[in-house]
Amino acid sequence: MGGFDDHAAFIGDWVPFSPSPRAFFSSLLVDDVGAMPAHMEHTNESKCRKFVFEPQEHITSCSSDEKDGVRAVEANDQTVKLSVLSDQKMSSRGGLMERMAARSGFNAPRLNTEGIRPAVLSQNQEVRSPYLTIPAGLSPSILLDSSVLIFNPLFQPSPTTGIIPFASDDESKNSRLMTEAADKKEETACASNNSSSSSIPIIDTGRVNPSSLPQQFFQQVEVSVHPDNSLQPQSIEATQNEWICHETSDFPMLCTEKDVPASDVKPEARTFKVVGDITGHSPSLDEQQNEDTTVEDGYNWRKYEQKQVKGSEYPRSYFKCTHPNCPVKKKIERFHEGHVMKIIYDGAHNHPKPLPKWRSALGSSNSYGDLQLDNVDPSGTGVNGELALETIQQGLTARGLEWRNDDLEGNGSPTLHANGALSGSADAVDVSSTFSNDEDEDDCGTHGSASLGYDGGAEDESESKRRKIEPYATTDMSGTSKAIRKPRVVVQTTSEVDILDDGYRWRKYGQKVVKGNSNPRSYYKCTSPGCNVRKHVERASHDLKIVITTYEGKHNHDVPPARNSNRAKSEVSNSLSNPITTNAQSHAHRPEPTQLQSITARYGRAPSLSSFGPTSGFNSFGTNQQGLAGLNADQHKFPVPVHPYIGHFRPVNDAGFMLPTGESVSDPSLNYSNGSSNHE
DNA sequence: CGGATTTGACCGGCGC
DNA sequence: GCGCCGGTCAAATCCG
Repeated sequence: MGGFDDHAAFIGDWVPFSPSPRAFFSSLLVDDVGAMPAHMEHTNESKCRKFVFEPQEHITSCSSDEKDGVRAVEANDQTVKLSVLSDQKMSSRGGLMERMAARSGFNAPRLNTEGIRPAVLSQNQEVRSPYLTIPAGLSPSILLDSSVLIFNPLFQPSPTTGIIPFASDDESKNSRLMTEAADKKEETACASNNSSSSSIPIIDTGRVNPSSLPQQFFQQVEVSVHPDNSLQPQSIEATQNEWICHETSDFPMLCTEKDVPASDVKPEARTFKVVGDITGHSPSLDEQQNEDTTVEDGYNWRKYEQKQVKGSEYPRSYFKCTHPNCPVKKKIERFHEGHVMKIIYDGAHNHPKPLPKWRSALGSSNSYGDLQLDNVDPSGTGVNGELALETIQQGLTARGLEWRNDDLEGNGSPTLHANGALSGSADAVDVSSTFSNDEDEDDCGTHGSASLGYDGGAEDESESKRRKIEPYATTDMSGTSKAIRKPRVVVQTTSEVDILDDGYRWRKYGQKVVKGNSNPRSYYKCTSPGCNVRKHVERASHDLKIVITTYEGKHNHDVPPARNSNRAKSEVSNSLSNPITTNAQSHAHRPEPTQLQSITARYGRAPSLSSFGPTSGFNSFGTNQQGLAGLNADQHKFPVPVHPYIGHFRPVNDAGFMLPTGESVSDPSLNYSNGSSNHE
């Protein structure tokens, strides 16, 4: 390791915290990783980086240059002090409607209710206009002339429970859209359906003449109810496909119809959205999760996904109808500080609604937190002149969308109701204490199960597929049956940029926030044809300076020539000429820590080496194998400080990669690649 | 305009 | 059986 320190000293000057694992990785990935030293560890602490060979191999490289190391750390600290969630927070605010509109794919003109919004509300940025979106076919006039009214008081959930009681009066035959809060701790209020404070949000469609509704009426219904207070403005905006209703304090409901060319209407798109806010209570993540699972609409759903989506600090849950071959799905999303819950139904049930569930739920403790459309006149004839939203959907039935429950419910009451309980129940999922068997945990080198031995096969298969396709690969591991993973090389390094240039070109194909780490994980594939090596990169949750890169697979090709040679050269030159200055410049060019974090977080592009200009390389330096072993003149690489560790093994991979042996890392010929930029 | 990225949605294994 | 969750797909979007 002596050589290592020498190199490290060099690295310290200009690449204080991110020696490129390029050659190192390449060697690992291209060659038999098993040839790697099983364990190498440095005692220097200031600039240690770990190369973790999942599971048991754990390599830590450190710079011997404490001074530089400190500098590096200091520099990094600026980056470290990031507000991980700041961007998400910010993104979750403002323009909610716009975002939703954008997401919904329409630009419906909206009534500006700001002017009529009570001052108190105006001051509350958190308060957004609730809206009701009803599919095409229902004209504003119909709504206005009908009893499709959302009275403010009725939309007001209980101030204490946030519950909007469900009045299941079959007599009224009114379709109702209800939202109930789901604070199970305050169930007593749940039973209250007549309390003025716990009102029922109702969409009374009783006066709508179904005959006036176009066949393609229900493509989308999206209703949001804001619980904050009864003064919550609401109005409706209608489009060819949907209506958005905004309730205002002055008008029961204002509706506008989106001007959408009929040609734009896609009858196939059958989405029924119900957005109902439940309560002003901001549910915890646990609550949401629990809540999502408690949503009840009469059908049986299987939750198959829960994901954080852009613009929302709350996860969106995806459900599929459990009925065989039923294509219906629904999404439950909470946003705006959890004050609003949106339920989006997509598709048409091709089966009768299971009888008991929603019924029982309705009358039971499950009653709270319901979002419901009730008492629909399934006949569509509008008994009592009422038109339930459900009925409206009958127009879609002919096209395969069935929202009819008449066959199921004698009185045709059913419908859409979702227990959007904001339950703070004890059933809440503990999201903080549970870790999956995610490799990231292994990444830490604390444990592991797979050897580095290369299986050499199936790397083109996803892990899940491998588990499925290669059952034989499943072995008993510590008593538990666990599939053998594709060999992985986990590299933990310190860098301000997420992507470490390892000489290969990568294409990002996914990004996701995984449990236990608020920092998103980015997934990359090697862009070389036929090469199925993948890697994922993420920042350590406990230390934002740390970038954890996990490689999986084996390259079947050489390191591609680097691109952007001219610029890279220039950058290299600059960087080398005055590392410190460059460093400073780098910061000048770099996004602010928060920016960086924001960028690396879900919503922005990951900072790229190239995007950082001249300083790019300093965070992520790489040495392409050829550069190390034979140099590629086309590649512009820094006279890179090859990670000392690299010099300790000289694996020659199948693809012909040669890893550095004893050559000096400071050899100018060891170019620093400014990065493939593919993934950057 | 083509390639890269973003990001919502889906798949399927795993654990309870 | 169900929910969780990592991984992946792919359409939309971005960007050079």
